[in-house]
Amino acid sequence: MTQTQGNEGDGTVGKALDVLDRVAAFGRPVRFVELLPASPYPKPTLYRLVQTLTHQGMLSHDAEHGTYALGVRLVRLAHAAWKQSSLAPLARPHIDALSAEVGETVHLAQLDNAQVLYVDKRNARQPVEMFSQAGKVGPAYCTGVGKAMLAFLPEPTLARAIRQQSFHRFTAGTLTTESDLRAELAAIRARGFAYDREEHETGIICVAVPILSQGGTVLGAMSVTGSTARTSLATLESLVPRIRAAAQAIGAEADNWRFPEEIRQAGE
Amino acid sequence: MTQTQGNEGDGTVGKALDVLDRVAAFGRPVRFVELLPASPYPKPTLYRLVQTLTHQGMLSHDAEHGTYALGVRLVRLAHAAWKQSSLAPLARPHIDALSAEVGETVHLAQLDNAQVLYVDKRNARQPVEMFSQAGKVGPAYCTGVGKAMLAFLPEPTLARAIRQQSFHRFTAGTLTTESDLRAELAAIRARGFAYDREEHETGIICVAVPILSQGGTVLGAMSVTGSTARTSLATLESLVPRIRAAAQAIGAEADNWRFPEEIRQAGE
DNA sequence: TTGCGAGTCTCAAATATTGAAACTCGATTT
DNA sequence: AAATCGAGTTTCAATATTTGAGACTCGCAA
Repeated sequence: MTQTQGNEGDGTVGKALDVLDRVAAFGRPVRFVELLPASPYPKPTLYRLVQTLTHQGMLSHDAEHGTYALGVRLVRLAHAAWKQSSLAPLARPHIDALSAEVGETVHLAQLDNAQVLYVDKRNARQPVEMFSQAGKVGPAYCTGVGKAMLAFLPEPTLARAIRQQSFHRFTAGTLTTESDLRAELAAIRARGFAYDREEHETGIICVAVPILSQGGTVLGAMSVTGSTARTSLATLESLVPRIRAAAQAIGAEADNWRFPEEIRQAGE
Repeated sequence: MTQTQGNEGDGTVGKALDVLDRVAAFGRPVRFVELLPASPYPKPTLYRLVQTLTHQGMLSHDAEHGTYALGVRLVRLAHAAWKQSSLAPLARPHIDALSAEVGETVHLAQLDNAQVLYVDKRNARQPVEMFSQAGKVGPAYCTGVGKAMLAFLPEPTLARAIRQQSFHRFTAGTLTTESDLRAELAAIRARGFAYDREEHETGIICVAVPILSQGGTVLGAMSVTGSTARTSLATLESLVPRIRAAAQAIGAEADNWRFPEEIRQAGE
């Protein structure tokens, strides 16, 4: 309910991407007329945007039902995005190892627009469901990974991020004010890792550590999650050194990673 | 090497998406100057496109290295795309069951721009690697799923699709001419399923069936793959009835699926 | 200091986008 | 059968945006 407003600026491209988001928000194939009232654009404008996007393969048009859905080109692009832009491919071996060792669910997340974006997940017991999990977004203020990342943001960025939180109360433990959150973030900063004490979902707890670059920039966060039925915060906390080691390894690798090309400067 | 040419028409949006593709093609964070010679746009134009895309979260800019990479917004969008536009979520239970039963790798693919786009994959033995596999594209004329889909395309669409094939010879068995391919497609149509006799990769064989809607439209294809070392075409062929059953179930579901909304017409 | 390359900005000309209104066309409704 | 309606599509002049040659600003190197 926080994503129904228009998008600011950026000409046609911005509008086109905005349309893409709106189609995505429906979560199902959508008719032109349904899209129309949901968007701030006049009929012909929306019509042409949709046409262009369809022509470009970003939307697909089902002529039989007259509906539009997100196109396969997105899936292709996202495959590339996941491989190159996210920490996931780099972090994967570490996450595998970690989840195998601790036998609990491990999440890898990044910050996207003040929200938590899960980019990878490893479930020690059953086979992974990657695509269906990666790409999911969640609130930053009431998840372990979210708070771990927020805590290490520089102040101006943090302020902006906090302004974008909606502070919905999910459980009794959810932090719902900026000052509560800021106090919690200070504690996390001091402690070096974050807890989730059933703040987002009752019965679900986790510990999360930030993944920082050499320079201290927040790259992402990693968490180990459990249910109160099977484990406790104290148990999870005992895993923190192990998680932190993985996070540090990932952070270090991320620093080197960027330029496999820089080596060939002298050569070719 | 077939994707370096410019994109036709569609104004700014087309160009912006084209830039996105080019960044994706690099497969790594890329500098502005590297992008410039790789694109047909003059410097300021490319500059603004990149700026816009960055501002929109489709690209991310690493200020430290001055590089651009595909942004996380793509991953988010793709999650939605995968869930809504592809057969994958709908087909998943069937694929799970199938792969568990036959104990071989199962692929689910759709046609994207005359290419095969793998949207899901199930590997019976080891844990799946979804995101890293889904989103991958491959040639249509020399894969089981590709041929299975081509065979059931209406003629005008097929003609267009064939024109877009590059007919590169991967192995001794690869079909490299339109007439060879058309003969094979006729056989597939008669038989109801396709073989891959090591046409794409030596040692890899598969059987594939199309997934058709009630109306006979090609929705996708499904294959069971094995290696010549461990299995034979005859063995795989014995699985065809089972695979076909799954494909038909998926096709039937896909027909119902589109309008969960149509029911509420009378109500609200 | 000078030179160079990457990245950024400027501005008039060229072009694309805009949206009110009008038009198809098929499916109801009268 | 005629009239109505709504979805989808097209038109066109006014308007806003995009364009790209060139010029500028850095920072770094000779």
